[in-house]
Amino acid sequence: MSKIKETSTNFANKQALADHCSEVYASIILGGQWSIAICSWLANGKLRYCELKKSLPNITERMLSLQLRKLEDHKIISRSVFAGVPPRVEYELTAIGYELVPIIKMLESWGEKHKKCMD
Amino acid sequence: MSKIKETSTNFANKQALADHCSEVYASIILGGQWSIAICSWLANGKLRYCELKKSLPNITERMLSLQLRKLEDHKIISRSVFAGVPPRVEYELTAIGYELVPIIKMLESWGEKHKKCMD
DNA sequence: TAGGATACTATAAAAAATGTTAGTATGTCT
DNA sequence: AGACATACTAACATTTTTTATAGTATCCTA
Repeated sequence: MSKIKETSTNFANKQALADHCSEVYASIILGGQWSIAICSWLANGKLRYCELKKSLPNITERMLSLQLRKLEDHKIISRSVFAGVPPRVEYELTAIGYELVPIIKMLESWGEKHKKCMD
Repeated sequence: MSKIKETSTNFANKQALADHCSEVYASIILGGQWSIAICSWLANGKLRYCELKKSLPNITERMLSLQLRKLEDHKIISRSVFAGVPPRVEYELTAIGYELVPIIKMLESWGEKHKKCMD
C-alpha cells in the first residue's frame, strides 16, 4: 500500500527523528499538502467526500483519497459508509483528531501574525 | 535561489491554500524534514552550526544549511557571524520564532498521546 | 608540513510527493 | 436509452524534497 522505500536513508531519518521527538512524529502525520486543510474543515463537524472536494477546489480526487486514507490510517478521522445509490461516505474527526483543533487554531493565529512580520 | 517552478500546479495550490488558511501557511513554513527539530533545539537558546549538527546526527550539511537558510528567510531564526578562525556562527530563534515554542510543545504532547492510541 | 576545526557550497542522483487522465459500479432522472 | 451523481482506483508523468559526495578558505597545532 505505501510506496515508501523502507531501506532508504530518508525513511531511517524520519523514524529516528520521530522516535526521539514526538513533535516531529506529529508533524510527519500532519504533513502533506492537504492534511491540515482537511482537518480544519472537519473541525466543524462531519463532511461527505464530495463536500470536502467542494471545499478544496483544486484538489484532485486522487490526492483527496490519499490524504483521507492516510488520516484514517492514523486514526485522526473516521469513515462511515451509508449504502445506497448514490453511495454516501462521511468523514469525521476522531477523539484524538479533535484534540488537534486547538493546535490548528494556534497555528492559524501564529500564521496571521507571521504574515505581518514578513511585510 | 529557489528551485521551485512557479508555473506548476503544485505551486499554485500551495499559494491558494496558504492565502485562505493561515494554518496551512504556517505548516508550509514549518514543513521540511528537519525544521521543527531545529526549532526544538533552539527553543533552549542559541546554538552554533556545529552544535546543531551534533544534535541532529544524521543530517547532511547540505540539508542543515538549506533548512537554516529557509528558517532565516522566514525570519524564524537569526544568524550572527563572529569573525575569526575558525569562524563562529550562532543561530537563535527570533521573537516570532519563540512564539512557536508553545505550539511545538502542544504538538509534542499530542504526539505522545497519539502514539498510545496507535498501539 | 600535514592535518584538523569551522561553516559552508556545488553537482548530481535517488526518493517522495503531487498532478493528469482515464476508468469503475449502480441506480435515479429525463 | 443516455446523461448524471457519488466515491472512489489505476497507470503514468511531473515536480519537489532529500541524500551522497566532494570541495572551498583560513588559521592553529602537532
